[in-house]
Amino acid sequence: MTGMTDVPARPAGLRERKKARTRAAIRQQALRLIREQGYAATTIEQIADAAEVSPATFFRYFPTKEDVVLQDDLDIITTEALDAQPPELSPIAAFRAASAATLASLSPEDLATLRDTAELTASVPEVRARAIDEFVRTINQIAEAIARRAGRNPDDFEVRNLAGAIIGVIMSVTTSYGGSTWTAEGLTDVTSLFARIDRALAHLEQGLPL
Amino acid sequence: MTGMTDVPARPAGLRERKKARTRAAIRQQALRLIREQGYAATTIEQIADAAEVSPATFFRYFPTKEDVVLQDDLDIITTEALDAQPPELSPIAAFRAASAATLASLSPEDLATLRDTAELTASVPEVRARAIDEFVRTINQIAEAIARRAGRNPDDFEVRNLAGAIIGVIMSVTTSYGGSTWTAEGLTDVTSLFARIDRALAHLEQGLPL
DNA sequence: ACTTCTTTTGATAGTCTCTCTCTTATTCGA
DNA sequence: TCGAATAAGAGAGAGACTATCAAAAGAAGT
Repeated sequence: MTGMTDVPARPAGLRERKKARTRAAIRQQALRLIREQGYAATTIEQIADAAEVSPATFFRYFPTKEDVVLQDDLDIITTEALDAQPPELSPIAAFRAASAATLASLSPEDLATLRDTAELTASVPEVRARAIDEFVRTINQIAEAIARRAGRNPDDFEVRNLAGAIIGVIMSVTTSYGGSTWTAEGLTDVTSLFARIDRALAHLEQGLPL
Repeated sequence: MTGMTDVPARPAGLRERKKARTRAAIRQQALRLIREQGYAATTIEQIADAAEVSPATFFRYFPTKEDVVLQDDLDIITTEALDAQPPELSPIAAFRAASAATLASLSPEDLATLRDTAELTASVPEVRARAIDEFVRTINQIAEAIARRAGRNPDDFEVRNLAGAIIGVIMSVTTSYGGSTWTAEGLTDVTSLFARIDRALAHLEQGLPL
C-alpha cells in the first residue's frame, strides 16, 4: 500500500519516474522547512532551492503554497475502502469501517506526514481555509459513494445532506484545538484523531443526542 | 434592524461615524466593481480609488481582499435569535426557528448584498475557502448557544459535534452549484437558499434517513 | 546513431496582495 | 486653545503567482 506517498509502484517511462521523484522531493523539503521555520517564514524560493528546482517549477507541481502541505490521496483511499464495505452496513457504519481501514493502511511515514499536515491545518489560517474547501470537494465523492451503496442518485438532496453532515462532524473534530490533540508526541496523536472522528460519527449515527 | 449593513444606529463621536461611513463606502464600491468586472479583475487599487481612500486604508478596514466580500454580522444575529427561542425546542428546531427569524429581519438591501456574497462564495475559490473557514468559526458560537440552552459545557464533545453537523449540512447546501439556486433573479434566490437550509436541517433532525 | 517531435525546465519580467515605517492631519478631552 | 490619541496617506518592499520564451531532456521513427 503506497498510502499518501507520491511514488506509485513502478511508473512506465523514465520521464514519469523523474516527475514523481521531483514531486516527492519538493513536498519533503517543503514540509521539513516549514517544520523548522514555520509556514509564513518559509518562502517558495527556499523550498525550490532545497529541492533543487526553479521557483517556476514549484508551481508546475503545486498550484499554490498551501497545496504542497495538503495534497494527498487520502480521500481516494477512503472512497475505495468505502466501496469495499459490505452493502448491509448503514452509510455511516460503512464510513466508520472505511476510516478504520484507511488508518490501518497507512505506513509510519504516511502517519508522520499526516500529523504535520493536520497540525498545520489546525493552526495556519490559509492552510486551514484551503483544507476545509477540500473537505467540501470531498462531500461530492462521499455522496457518490453513498449513492452507489444505496442505489440512489448522487445529486439527491438527502444523499448530499448526509455527506455534508459527515464532513461537518469530521471538520469539527479536525479543526478544534481545544483538546490537546496536537500537543504531544507524533503517531499516537494521529491515531487519537481517528478515534475522535470515529466517536463523532458514532454520535451522528445515534442522531446526535445531548 | 440594521441587518448586515455596517452602520450602527447612531454611534457616539464624529470619528466613529466617519469610520463607519468609510467602511460602508469601501464595501459598497468593492461589491459594485466585483459585480461589474469579476473578482480577480478587480484590484485593491481600483476599490480604493472608487472609495476615495488610499490602498493602505483599505487594509486598515479589511484584513484581506476576501474579507470585503464576506464580513457581515449574520452569525451574531442568528446567535441572538437562537438565544431568544423558547427553551422547550430541541436544538435543531430552535436553530431552524432562529434562521427563519434572521431571514425575516433582513432588509431588501441586506438580501441583495447577501445574494452577491453567496454567489461569490459558491464561485470564487479563495472566497469560498475563507467563507467556509468562517463557518468553522461559527461552529464555536453555535456550540456556545446550544450549550446555554441545554445547560451543558460549550467544550462538550456532543455539543460541538451537533454544531459541526449543523454547519456541515448548511455548507453542503450553500456551496452546491448543482441546483439552479444562483442562476436567476435576486431576492427569491436568497429566500430559496434559506428554504433549502431549513429542509436540510429538518432532514438532519430526523436522523438523516435515506 | 541521428533526427524530429514533445515534454519539461529555467530565466526573466511583471502584477498584485499585503506589511512596515514614517509623516501629516483630524478629532477628542481638558 | 492646547496637548494626546487616533486615523489617513505616501512610499518602499517582500513574497506569491503568471506569462513568455528559449534551452534541455526524454521519446519515437528511420
